[in-house]
Amino acid sequence: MIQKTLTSFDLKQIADSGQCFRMLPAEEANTYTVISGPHFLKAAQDGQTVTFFCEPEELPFWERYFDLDTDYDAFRKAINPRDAYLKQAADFGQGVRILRQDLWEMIITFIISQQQTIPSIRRRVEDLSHAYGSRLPVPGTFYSFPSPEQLSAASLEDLLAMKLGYRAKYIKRACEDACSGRLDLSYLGSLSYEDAMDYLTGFYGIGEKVANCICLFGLHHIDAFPVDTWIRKILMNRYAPKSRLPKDLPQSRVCEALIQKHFSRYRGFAGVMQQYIFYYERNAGEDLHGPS
DNA sequence: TGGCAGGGGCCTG
DNA sequence: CAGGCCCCTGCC
Repeated sequence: MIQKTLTSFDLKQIADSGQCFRMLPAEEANTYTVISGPHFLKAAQDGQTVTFFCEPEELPFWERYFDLDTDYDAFRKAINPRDAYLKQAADFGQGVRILRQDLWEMIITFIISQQQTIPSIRRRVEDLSHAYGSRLPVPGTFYSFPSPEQLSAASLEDLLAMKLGYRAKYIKRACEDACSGRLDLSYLGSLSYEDAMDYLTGFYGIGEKVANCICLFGLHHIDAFPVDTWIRKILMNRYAPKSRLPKDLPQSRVCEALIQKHFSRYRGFAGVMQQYIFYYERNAGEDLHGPS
């Protein structure tokens, strides 16, 4: 067990931030279990004191996972003071970090995520881990996320039976591609953000949004800015100057323009801002919202 | 209770 | 660009 004093770090906020789906509350208060690939951690937080229940040799892995070397205060200080909404969102979620998660796990998880709710994504990921992952040698019943080889044991019918719907065929193909080497994870890991986007969107079932999530949470390209239905609504409601909107401009073009206008100043770390907004919108009570 | 809308979208025509 | 898609959940 190792204790550290951390700022801009909140286990609960991270668990509720919608970027990781295998970080769950433990029985003990203020305690969470986290599984990433084959790694397992139990961690507790009391104010700025965070306790890592793991062997010392595992600590570097989790320090990297939680991105502890990055200065999130600096990101928040870079926020445009005239952007009251973003400032409020960042203050609200100042314990959120962009995790360095397992690349393969992120690919499958965000393929699963399309047209699903967050609780539902959790269940699907957990079901896959129990069915095809490895039991972890820790107290309790925990399973690693299945490797490409392990997940390849699932037939299309198996995946359909696990309520993956039309995503089953995408997952099947991703397993085949990863095992054949056509989807080369270490090569993907060597690419720039732009090249990684091109590479990822070339695979079946991976579009721009999913690729951005993989870049942000699996490759730590923190410039990635995933635009989902929530972010799209926020952009339209909070950032679109309604008077100047051409009526027939496609919504995707409007979003592009709004991102360019309001978030290009955060080039290099715009994804952190996206995450503050996403967390705020999903977790702040109505009384904390600004004027609508 | 049943029907409908929508969910951290993507592929096909 | 429009339509369809698997299945679940929340809402009326």
